[in-house]
Amino acid sequence: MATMTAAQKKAQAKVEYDAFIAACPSRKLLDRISDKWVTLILAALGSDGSHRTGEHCAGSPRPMRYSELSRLLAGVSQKMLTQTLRSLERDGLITRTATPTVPVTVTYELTDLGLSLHHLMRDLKAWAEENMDDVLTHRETYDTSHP
Amino acid sequence: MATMTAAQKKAQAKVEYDAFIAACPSRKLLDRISDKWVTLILAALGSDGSHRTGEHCAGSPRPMRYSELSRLLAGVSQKMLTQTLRSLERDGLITRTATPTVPVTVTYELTDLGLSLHHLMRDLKAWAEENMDDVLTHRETYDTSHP
DNA sequence: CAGTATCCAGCTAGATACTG
DNA sequence: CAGTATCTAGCTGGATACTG
Repeated sequence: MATMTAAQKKAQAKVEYDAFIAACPSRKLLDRISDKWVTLILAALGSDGSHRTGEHCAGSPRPMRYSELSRLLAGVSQKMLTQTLRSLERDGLITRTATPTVPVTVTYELTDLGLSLHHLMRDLKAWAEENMDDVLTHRETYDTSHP
Repeated sequence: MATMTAAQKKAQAKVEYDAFIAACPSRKLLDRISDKWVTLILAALGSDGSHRTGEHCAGSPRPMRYSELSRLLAGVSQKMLTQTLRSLERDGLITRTATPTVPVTVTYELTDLGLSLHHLMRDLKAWAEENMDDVLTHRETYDTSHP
């Protein structure tokens, strides 16, 4: 058969894609996922509502509603939230489920693929929070010593 | 003494910063590090020249020259490379060393702080490369089923 | 070699208004 | 509730030219 299984394709990927090369599609993918809202949405999905106490609940990601996300990601515009959710859905990282209640209920949930990226994003978000002071200190030092 | 040690500050950070909050400085930091060139530069520093075979050499990051970086990160403009390197230096993630040879030799090297982020970035780049095919397949499916 | 400086096209993302 | 649609200010980043 000419068709390859997903597993076979994936096995090839490791040697074929290199994000250091400008023309490589993985470079575009890296650019996509290197995005503030992607990071925050993926970090949010999979946490429970009280994210401060839910640092280690990544094992069972909970679906979240549109409005929940928009509340949790303070400051996100409707446009960016919807846009980012669409692109994540298109890329197979999350699923969108619309329940025909009145009014309609829409939930977003991580796929397995999304979950694998979720872990990286959570680490990234945690890194930013944990090292904020260090970075701030370095900036002060740099700024005072550079006329 | 009124001054806090860096360790004390860091201990506080865990509870004080939350990137889900728009006004939190860690949100800005997350936005900074969620950048294509930051990801690629940090992924590059710490690898050896033949990055394809150097997947597990993160233990001893090797300094790299400006020209090396610009060659490795195919397609980066001088402006973006310099700009990104400056911001990484300012944030204390890399150090810049100018050796007064003729012509001048400049090397960039990860700091300990930078190294900790390097590991995350390497994983992110690897994720993009490994799951490229999966994502591509999902996109095709999505596009054909969405008129 | 390793930058700096300048210009500008184009994309991003926020604000705003409207809807099934 | 969960979007869609439109407009636009302004920031990003690429191209280009010049330098210690």
